[in-house]
Amino acid sequence: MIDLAQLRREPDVVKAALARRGVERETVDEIVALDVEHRRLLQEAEGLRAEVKDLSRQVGDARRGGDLDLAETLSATSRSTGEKERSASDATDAVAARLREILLLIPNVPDARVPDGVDETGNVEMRRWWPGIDDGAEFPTFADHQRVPHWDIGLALGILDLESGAKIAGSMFPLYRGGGSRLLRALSSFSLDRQRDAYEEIRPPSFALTETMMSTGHLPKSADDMYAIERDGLWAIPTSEVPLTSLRRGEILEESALPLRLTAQTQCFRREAGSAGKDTRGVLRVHEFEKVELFAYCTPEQSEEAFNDVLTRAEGVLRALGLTYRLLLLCAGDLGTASAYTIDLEVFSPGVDRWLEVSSVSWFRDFQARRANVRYRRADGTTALVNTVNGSALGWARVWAALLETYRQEDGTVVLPEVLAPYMGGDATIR
RNA sequence: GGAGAGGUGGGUGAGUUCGGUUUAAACCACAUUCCUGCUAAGAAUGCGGCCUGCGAAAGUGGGCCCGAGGGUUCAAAUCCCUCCCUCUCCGCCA
Repeated sequence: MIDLAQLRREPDVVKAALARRGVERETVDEIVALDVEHRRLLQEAEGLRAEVKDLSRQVGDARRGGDLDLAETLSATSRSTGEKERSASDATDAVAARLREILLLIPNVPDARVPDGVDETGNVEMRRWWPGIDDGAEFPTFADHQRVPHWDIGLALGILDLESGAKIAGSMFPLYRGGGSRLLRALSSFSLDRQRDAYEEIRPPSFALTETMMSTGHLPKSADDMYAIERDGLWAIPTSEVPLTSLRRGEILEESALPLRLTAQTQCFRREAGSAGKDTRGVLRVHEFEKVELFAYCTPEQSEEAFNDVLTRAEGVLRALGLTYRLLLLCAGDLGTASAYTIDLEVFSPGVDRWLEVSSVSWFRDFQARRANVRYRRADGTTALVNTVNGSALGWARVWAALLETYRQEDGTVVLPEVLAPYMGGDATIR
């Protein structure tokens, strides 16, 4: 949720910033008007409410004093004032509801560093990394045996069984076998262990209440992108960002506890509505995948450092795995609803010959904290909303694909980096 | 899933029988100050959150919050309804 106080202070600045994200100025004007109207009605209702409270007190005094006639007169006055109060309150609530309805659909104000653009074509590539780059190596030229798409490798080695996955749950629900399954398990453990020095490991629920989904900004806007279990009022989480953001929902944290860094590996569920048939071969786009997330609650002052730490760690995993990747600075039009600033990490997949998004590192400023009501107490005793930051390290399905292709040998086997061996029972070769 | 007990401010905990003299007592913890003086004790004061009015600010006025949401009433922590959570026992179960 955007900051209404800021909107009152500098409406033109907010309007201009939101216009870059496609929010019409008239919509913002309506918010301002509703806000003014809401506060006017609120004052009226509260004034009447105060009158009723005062009269009720007098009724009590009169009755104790034995003056029943006076008590009855005061009661009658209070009753009619109460009726006025009720209608004023109803009007106030109606405006508040309308205001909230609009506000929940307004995206975050983009940071000044975010480039203009209406969709992914407006994103800006920041830099690329590949093994040996620090020693002057050129961008890798992948050999023919690496130019085989992962779905062919997976089939040949018997480690990816899309047919069985489809039989069980439908298309885009992959099923991994043997070394393929072992590799996925290894990746999560490998990444989680790397974060132990600064991030607490969490195992959250895979489902969340509507209220929880509201906090991150996934609802009400993206309901169609998520799986719902209507009977129980639950949603399948699309990322562990959802449960982690609500872990301290409604709490006031001590400033000394910040930044509070968390990491979690969860299943992630996405309906991918509207993207059927688009880039869906193999595991390029799936309904269920595993992902390790890095997350931090922090003060505004700490947010830049917290963001950079997440980005550095996400990059660190890709580097440790020896994969080629690039950083994209998302433009205003491609930014997620809740984000003010996002950098995507894309791994290069030699077999598919494409860059695949495997992480999205985002700074939400206080947008999610306002929805989730997560605050902290400053040294001077006042409270303020925290900032939230998160990023994947990493989304495994696509990393899995890039690993198979990058490390495929001429004989068809896959020899993975030695760092994974301890997590795969001592043997990092898939044959 | 069934039965019972319970959810009050940072913590403990009173108030709920019979709605109004409590706009939530008391204690603990915490903060500041004072006294004393040394690894302790005592005293005073303060002690939440959210929304909102006035004010340049310091400040000051109003409203809301006793698990959540409704209802009754001039008036609800207190009465009624629905739901959630915790604990105990039973049932079921990886």
